[in-house]
Amino acid sequence: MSAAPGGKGPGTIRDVARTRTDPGRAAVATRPPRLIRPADRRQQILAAAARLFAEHGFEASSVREIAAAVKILPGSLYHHFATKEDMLHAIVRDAVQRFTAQHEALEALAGDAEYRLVASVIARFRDFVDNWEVNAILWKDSALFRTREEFAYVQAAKTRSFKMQEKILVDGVRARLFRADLDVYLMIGTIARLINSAGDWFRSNVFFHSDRPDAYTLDRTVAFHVDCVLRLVRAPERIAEPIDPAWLAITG
Amino acid sequence: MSAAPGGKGPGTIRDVARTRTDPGRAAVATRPPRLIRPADRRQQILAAAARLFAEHGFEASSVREIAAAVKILPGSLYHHFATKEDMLHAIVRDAVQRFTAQHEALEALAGDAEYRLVASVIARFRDFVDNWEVNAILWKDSALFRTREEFAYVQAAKTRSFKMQEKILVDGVRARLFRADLDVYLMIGTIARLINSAGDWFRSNVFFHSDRPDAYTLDRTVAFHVDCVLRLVRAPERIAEPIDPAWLAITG
DNA sequence: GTCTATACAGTGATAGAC
DNA sequence: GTCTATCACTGTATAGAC
Repeated sequence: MSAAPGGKGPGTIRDVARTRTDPGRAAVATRPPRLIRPADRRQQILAAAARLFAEHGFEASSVREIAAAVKILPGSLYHHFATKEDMLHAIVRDAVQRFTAQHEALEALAGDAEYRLVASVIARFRDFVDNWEVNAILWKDSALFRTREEFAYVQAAKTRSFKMQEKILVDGVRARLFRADLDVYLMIGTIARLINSAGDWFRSNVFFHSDRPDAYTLDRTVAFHVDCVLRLVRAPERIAEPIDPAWLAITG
Repeated sequence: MSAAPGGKGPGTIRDVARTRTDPGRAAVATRPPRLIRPADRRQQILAAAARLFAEHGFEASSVREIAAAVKILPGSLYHHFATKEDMLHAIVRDAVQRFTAQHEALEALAGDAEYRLVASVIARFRDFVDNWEVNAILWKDSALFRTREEFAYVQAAKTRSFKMQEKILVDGVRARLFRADLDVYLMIGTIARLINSAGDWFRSNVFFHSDRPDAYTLDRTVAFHVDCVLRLVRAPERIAEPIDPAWLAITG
């Protein structure tokens, strides 16, 4: 049986899944509150831009569309952002900060490799659903972030994520929780693609075909994918071991 | 042990993986051959368009770029195609025909559910790599094909693919080759996303991080993913069963 | 902070000469 | 079958009034 900590305190899956950043916190703290803060408008624009970028891609989205979405004229956008690309930077920087916070929470997590793997899968899936727009952008327009030097910090975050996953998988193999013949390199990518594409599917619940309108809840879908990942990595003799239900009950 | 047919004749994985369509065959057969057939120029344009659509998306690709790629002037493209969208239709119709041929070959395949599942995974992965451009388009611009009615035939092909996969998985569960608790609906999508995203990764061998420049051959990568899929679906007591190496030796 | 007005390059597509 | 020339429109971005 895979070992996990008590379930309370600062080292549980729950804490990782709840990891959030708090943008604009400093500004609010140092100034008296206003009825309409300027940051709101900016965030409103970013939200609209993120949605369009996620749905049509960055290149295919126009500033006219973004402006229309926030009921403003195109020219007025340039009071808030210098270029369209600056909007993309603002959007993905938020996400990169969130990823960093998640990584730190995961690395501080007590428990064995399997517990940490489950925690990372759940955190990743939930983040994808909670922040679908930016995750879809990073996922679908990944060529853009790979190619352009201005977005090197995105790749850096992905590398950190890779290293963390590598440590988890290697630890698991050493502890004989995971298969001895596990190809860690291929498996890290496979799990990442599995979770990302599943999160994307879950959000745009369309799938291949139109029939079968069943309601797959978030918890059920997360449990399914945790089960998938464990089947891929677990040592054969542990394949049928149940998963601690407490690990999955993190809907908050 | 999972049962498969002899290995020769018209019912092997090899035949499915080799499924191809032969566009322009009829035209060539009924006319005397020329030094430069008009179909060549058309195919040349389609190839360039497919590449650009795959790399930047349909919307973000311009007819000027396509024209430049085939060293022609933008206006001349409209002698071959009425609209940019017509080019996309020509590209995806080819792929849909190929999918249909693959489905028929798979449905005509002798052997049990596991053998057919392995065949479908291999065929799909290899098709994704062999015809990367159109598969990437269908994969990355999937929202376009889902939304627009003119592309309903693409969705129809995906539905046929879903039904076929459903039959394979249900057959496998009935035959007790696969897990009794298998969620067929979720698993079909999971396998499809796993293979598609893996094919995309394999082609643009970049991954998350820049280190580790190992050479993963096509055969090795296919074997890895076949193994993954079988781990996801197999009954627990069959999890460690070896895969017939002959099933994988289809590089032809 | 948003507006009006606009610059100017790029977009898909067309007409007719060669 | 390709070219030249051009259309109407949309693309990002800017300047200055309010």
